[in-house]
Amino acid sequence: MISERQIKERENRKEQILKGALLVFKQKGIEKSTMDEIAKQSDFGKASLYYYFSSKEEIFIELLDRGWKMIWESIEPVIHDRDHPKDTFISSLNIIGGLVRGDRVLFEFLFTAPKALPLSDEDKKSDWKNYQNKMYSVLQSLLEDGIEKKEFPKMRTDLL
Amino acid sequence: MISERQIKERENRKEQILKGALLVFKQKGIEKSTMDEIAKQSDFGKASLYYYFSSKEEIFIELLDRGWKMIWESIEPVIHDRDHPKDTFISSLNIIGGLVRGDRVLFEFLFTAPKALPLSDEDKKSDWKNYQNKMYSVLQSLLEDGIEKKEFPKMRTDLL
DNA sequence: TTATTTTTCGACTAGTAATTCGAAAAAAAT
DNA sequence: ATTTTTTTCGAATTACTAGTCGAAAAATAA
Repeated sequence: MISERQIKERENRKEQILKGALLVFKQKGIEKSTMDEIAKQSDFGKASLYYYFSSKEEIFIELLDRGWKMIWESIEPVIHDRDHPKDTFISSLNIIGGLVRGDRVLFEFLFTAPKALPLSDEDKKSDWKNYQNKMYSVLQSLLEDGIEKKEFPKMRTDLL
Repeated sequence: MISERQIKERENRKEQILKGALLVFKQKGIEKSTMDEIAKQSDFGKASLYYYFSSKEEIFIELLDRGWKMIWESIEPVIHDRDHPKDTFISSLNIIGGLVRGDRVLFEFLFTAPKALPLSDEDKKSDWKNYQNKMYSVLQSLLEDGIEKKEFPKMRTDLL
């Protein structure tokens, strides 16, 4: 029997850990983001982290998932306007820019971690990759449409 | 007594190691770029790597130095034309784009490694940082000149 | 050929960090 | 109040990896 409230508290504790992890990342950089540090920062014993996450990797993946999902969901409503590719493209970038300004650390993590982390194969299909890919391919096709319609100068679109 | 040829061979072996390191980076990501892997990939015993480089960091710094130097030298000849900031800016980007297309892995490394690696203080003044800074500041001043001369719309130039 | 120098590398060391264990405190259920 | 379940965590274990050591193979010089 697990009450509704218990579930919510568990979720809170997970978030507390995630927040701590991000804080460590900010202070020490990804290389020095050890479980010991994260534990200290989030006020748990190290072993307790493993009660909520099965591995260090899982912590980082969870951060990536939530972050990229958030990005995607905030450009999603704007991005379907195919009539004015340039405007759509620009406003997408503006939205993202706004988010970035709101929480630089998180975004540095979102853009850094995937390259720095040794991504085990299992997460090739993980949520965050999907959102990331969706975003990139939509942006690219906007560019292509925009060129088609002469709203952009001709250029290569595959360098994103 | 060391012959000219011997020096050249030594240089070749260094390059072989560097190439191996880059290959490992490509296959395993920076986190899993261990000396063991690099040794295997470049066909040396691990200990031999230390005959040519004094540490793992030195290997990566050498890659960064060579890479950024190469970038700088290829935009250098074009970049001094201050009369047409926009054209100069664009052609610089095109040159870089060409290089990137030529060796994506190298460039992913050049742009990723500095953030992912725990760079010891000694290399704060190392070659690659200089080249990188020169490049960024020239590009930025081109942007600013371009705006001055109304060749670009007014925008923030500090987001590079 | 013999001596010297250069190059190679497997095995070891040492340090760090991830993960597990086992017990116990705290909370909830009966 | 007692039992059961959930949560906590310090200490021990395991895993990994940078860097070292010493000997030996290979190349070069004498």
